[in-house]
Amino acid sequence: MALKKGYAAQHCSLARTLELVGERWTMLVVRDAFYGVRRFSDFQAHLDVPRAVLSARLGTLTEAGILEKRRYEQAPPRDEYVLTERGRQLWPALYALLAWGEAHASGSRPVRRYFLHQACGCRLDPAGGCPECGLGTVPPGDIEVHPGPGADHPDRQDPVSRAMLRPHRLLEPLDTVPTGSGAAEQQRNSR
Amino acid sequence: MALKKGYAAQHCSLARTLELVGERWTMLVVRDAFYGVRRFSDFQAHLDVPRAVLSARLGTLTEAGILEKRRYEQAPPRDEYVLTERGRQLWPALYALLAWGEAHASGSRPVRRYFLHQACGCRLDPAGGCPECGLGTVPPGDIEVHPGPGADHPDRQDPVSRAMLRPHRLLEPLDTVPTGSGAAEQQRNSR
DNA sequence: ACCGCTGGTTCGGTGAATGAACCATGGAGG
DNA sequence: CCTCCATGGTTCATTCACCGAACCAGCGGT
Repeated sequence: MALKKGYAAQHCSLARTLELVGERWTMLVVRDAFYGVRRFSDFQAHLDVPRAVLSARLGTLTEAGILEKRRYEQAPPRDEYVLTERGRQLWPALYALLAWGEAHASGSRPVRRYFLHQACGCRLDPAGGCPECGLGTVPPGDIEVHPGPGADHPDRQDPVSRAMLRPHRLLEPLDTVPTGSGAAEQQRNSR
Repeated sequence: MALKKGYAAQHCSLARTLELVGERWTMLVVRDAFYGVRRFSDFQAHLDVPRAVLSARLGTLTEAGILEKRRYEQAPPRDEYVLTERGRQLWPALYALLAWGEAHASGSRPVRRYFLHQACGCRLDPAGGCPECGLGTVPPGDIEVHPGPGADHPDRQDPVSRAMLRPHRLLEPLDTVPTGSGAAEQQRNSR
């Protein structure tokens, strides 16, 4: 958001937080990072955000220590952005916003995604805890995302959206190119 | 944020939430509402936000059912904005962002405010629960705000900031004009 | 030599945020 | 009656961030 003057004058933690993650698109980038999106083009395809803005947001988040830019391939230089520990600690805030939206801003639409505690398989409560295990906060690495009734939307047919239709663990890399059984590896190599 | 096109295309609860509360200044307005700020001029004095923007934000929040506009005085018509139940349910998200900022974006500054569970007097844990009572989430009405070491800042000497230096309960109206013991009522009448 | 993919940067146009000024209502004081 | 002040706004010119489209660079494949 870079509130040139307004926020800077505020000495509140919230204001400083919003200076980092309160800008347009930033939280959606972080959300996608939790869902396992890692590459520039995947963020771009899924969020449909102008590339310049995406570039700026990834830069800001990396500078703030929320994402880390890693070269995962040398031959053709390929980079990926992954959440740092600091970034992963944004999960409670992210989940709280998401849960509020589910309860108050969904307009009777069917639920799009379930969040399940991987250990016991039950749905997270609105506070992000596991009612079964008595955990107050389930860490994102122990959460599985499953598609709900409203998951498959006729718009959003890009590979990333389709990859998100399959159940997967938070933070684990999203497999963008899965055709049939076990074809992922072949595909990845053949590109 | 009114993401004209980008967010609208997203069918995610987070995107819809951010359309409401993700705009610049909006979360700070909500935070102040939790702290007990209710009047237009008090929001303006404390946040130092352009009046036009504040007007727009209060309008959006009222329309979204997060705040309610109430006439609290007829004679000279005076209005106040108070959180609705829907607005109060934003507390977990707000606290999570605040706690993250305290942990990761405070740059070794002394803590500005403590949040105490009113029933037992102990500080809230990072998840917004009470470690003593075993409560997963303490509702905002049961939370007391106390000034921390970094509370009194030489800037921000407006009446609202000074009022926030005194311990008070969340959601209860902030007493902006308290001079000495029990003088509040006299002051309010003499204006 | 040419094409395509990834990961960007650059650029002109548009819409939102900003700060300052102005306005309307309704006391209070003289 | 006239003026002053407080509250709660609105209007307006300027500035700034976002937008979409185009362009570019490194590398691989054919």
